[in-house]
Amino acid sequence: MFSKACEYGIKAAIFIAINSKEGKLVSPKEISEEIDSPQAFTAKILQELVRHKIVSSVKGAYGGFEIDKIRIDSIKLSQIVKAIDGDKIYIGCGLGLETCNENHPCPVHDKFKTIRDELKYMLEHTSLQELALSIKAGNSFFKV
Amino acid sequence: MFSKACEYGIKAAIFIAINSKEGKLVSPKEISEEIDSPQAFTAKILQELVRHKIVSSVKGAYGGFEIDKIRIDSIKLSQIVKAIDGDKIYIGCGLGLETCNENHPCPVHDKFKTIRDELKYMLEHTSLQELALSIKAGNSFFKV
DNA sequence: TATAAATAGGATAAAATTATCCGAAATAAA
DNA sequence: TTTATTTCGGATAATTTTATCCTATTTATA
Repeated sequence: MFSKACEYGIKAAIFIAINSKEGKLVSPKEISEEIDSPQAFTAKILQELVRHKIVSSVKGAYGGFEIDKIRIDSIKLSQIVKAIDGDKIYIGCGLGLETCNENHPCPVHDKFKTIRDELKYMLEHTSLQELALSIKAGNSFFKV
Repeated sequence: MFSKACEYGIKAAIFIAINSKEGKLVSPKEISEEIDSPQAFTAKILQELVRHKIVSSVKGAYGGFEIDKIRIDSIKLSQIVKAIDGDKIYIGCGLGLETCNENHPCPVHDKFKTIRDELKYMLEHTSLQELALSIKAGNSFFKV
């Protein structure tokens, strides 16, 4: 569904959110250990999230990554997906046709439209806050 | 959503179905011109569909690809997707976790489950017949 | 101010996906 | 039986994605 980079990005953002709620900065090392991802690659993705102002970085000694507590509830999965994979997954044609649209649909256009719209709605209405809380409450997990 | 190979595979299968309804064999050349895909790559994908017994090939002079008329209605998109991309798109975890399941869910498990299930249902209930007819009726298109 | 710790970013490598090329095998028709 | 046509399949190349490595830059603290 999403690229590896995007999967890592989502997981990283959730983990940063959890820690930021406790006022704690986290490093790429801590993040990649927690979400089981390659460290250097994860660091690149974090830079991308910083560039898109989804997470913020504190450079230098005792630095790390964090997310402004006040914004954790307003950051939606859609922002992360869009930052890393773009929005083609819930905008583009199911068969990859540039020319496909409502008035000139591909054979699967209507079939996919419903699903893509739901995916879009879900991503736009799922916040880091919600996901961070489910982990903290022990209702969901990153690893075994 | 799907790989390029899978997009080509779906388009090719629809085009073959349309022609098979008229008892006509089609070549990789005709197919790739119609669906706007690289010919040699498309040929590889056709071989894969043949191996999975979704389309059948007639070798030698005056040969080509076809789909048994009687089966066009029973072949669903899910079979094509599964043959080319596998079923991870509507089975696997949204965050790529091997350990994710109903009893040990990842943070987005429930959110994705609904969508994946719908995608699965749609793919399993959309037949080549339906898609071929919509093209023949001029209600959908491959190209401009 | 010097040092250590941390992110930023460029260069490069590995792996997967997408794409091309060419000869072998099959087969219908001349 | 020969020829022309067509799929099959292996080898290879190009591109994209994933991943690693190394150095520069930043910055808190000693």
